[in-house]
Amino acid sequence: VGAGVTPGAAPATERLRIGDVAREAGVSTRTVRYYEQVGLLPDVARTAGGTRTYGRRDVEVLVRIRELQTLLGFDLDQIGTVLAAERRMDELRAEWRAGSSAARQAQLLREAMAINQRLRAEVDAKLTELRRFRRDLDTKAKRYRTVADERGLDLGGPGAP
Amino acid sequence: VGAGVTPGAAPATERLRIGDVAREAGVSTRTVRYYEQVGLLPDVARTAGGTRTYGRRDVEVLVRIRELQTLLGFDLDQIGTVLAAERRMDELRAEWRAGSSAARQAQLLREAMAINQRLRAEVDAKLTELRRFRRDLDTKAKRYRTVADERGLDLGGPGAP
DNA sequence: TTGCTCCTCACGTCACGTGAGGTGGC
DNA sequence: TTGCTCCTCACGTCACGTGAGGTGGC
Repeated sequence: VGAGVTPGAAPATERLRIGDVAREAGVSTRTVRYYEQVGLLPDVARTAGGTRTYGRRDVEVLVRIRELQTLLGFDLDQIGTVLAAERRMDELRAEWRAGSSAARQAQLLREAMAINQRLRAEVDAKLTELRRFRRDLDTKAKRYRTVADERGLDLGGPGAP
Repeated sequence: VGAGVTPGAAPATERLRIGDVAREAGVSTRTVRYYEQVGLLPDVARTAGGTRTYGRRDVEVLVRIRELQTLLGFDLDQIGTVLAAERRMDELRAEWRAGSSAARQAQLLREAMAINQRLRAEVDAKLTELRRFRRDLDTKAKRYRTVADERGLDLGGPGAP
């Protein structure tokens, strides 16, 4: 039973525990459990003893959640929307041969593309803001050096007593 | 008494109420009061009736707090450190003629430059991450279009029934 | 059998949001 | 005098952090 699953190289059944996925994704185990609780990490499998087990895919989801949080400042609700669309895109790959209607597939694609475009817009806005912020920092740094020069202050270079 | 303050054009005594500074900085009045409570906005003046009054400088501080929060993800404690250093730089401008020692001035400058450098490093790291994130989004967008093409899906352009 | 990791409450924290009830200023 | 804004509690929320006390798996 289930002998012909993924004839690839790596073991498809590689199971990780919560400490492993947390470490690889750079979050706490508490965070992983919390994401499951609020629905961002659904269908987490368990061993007979109750220990949660995860796959490689879950690590990617965790990393993605963190990116959307720290890079774009989304809350977990907005992140859920993004993840849902991406999950549906994965399903679409399966449904392709399963034979869902072309109209349904086009619908899912439109949705994914809309979200993709929204994300790109947000990233571009963030990039613009960050570049301006960076320029302001440069200006300040230059001003500091000018002041030090004008007042003849010794800032103590690396190697001068 | 106090007749010769700032011989410039604009009224130096322009006083704003909490709703004004909040609106201009793009935050809530609750947020402004909270920042005062945790020490990010010290020495807020009051009218006889108890109404808080602010100056132009306070708006700038609020904007700066928001930048450090949303752009770099700092918590209010870290932001306090940054603001403190910048406040000391402002004082340095005053102390210049007040005659603080050169050693003291050099000390303040070093501190400000160190923080400036740290901020620049963080901004650069963020920029790198965001650019990679942006590339990933582009790759995905391209893949979506390819899939739509291969499967001959009609995504319904803007103006086609 | 001994550690280390896992489990479930459950209270704490940070950065505010959101009324509740009352006073102030153009 | 009428609105609108301001004030101070104070409880609620989001996204977790942090033990407390107990069980599981190499």
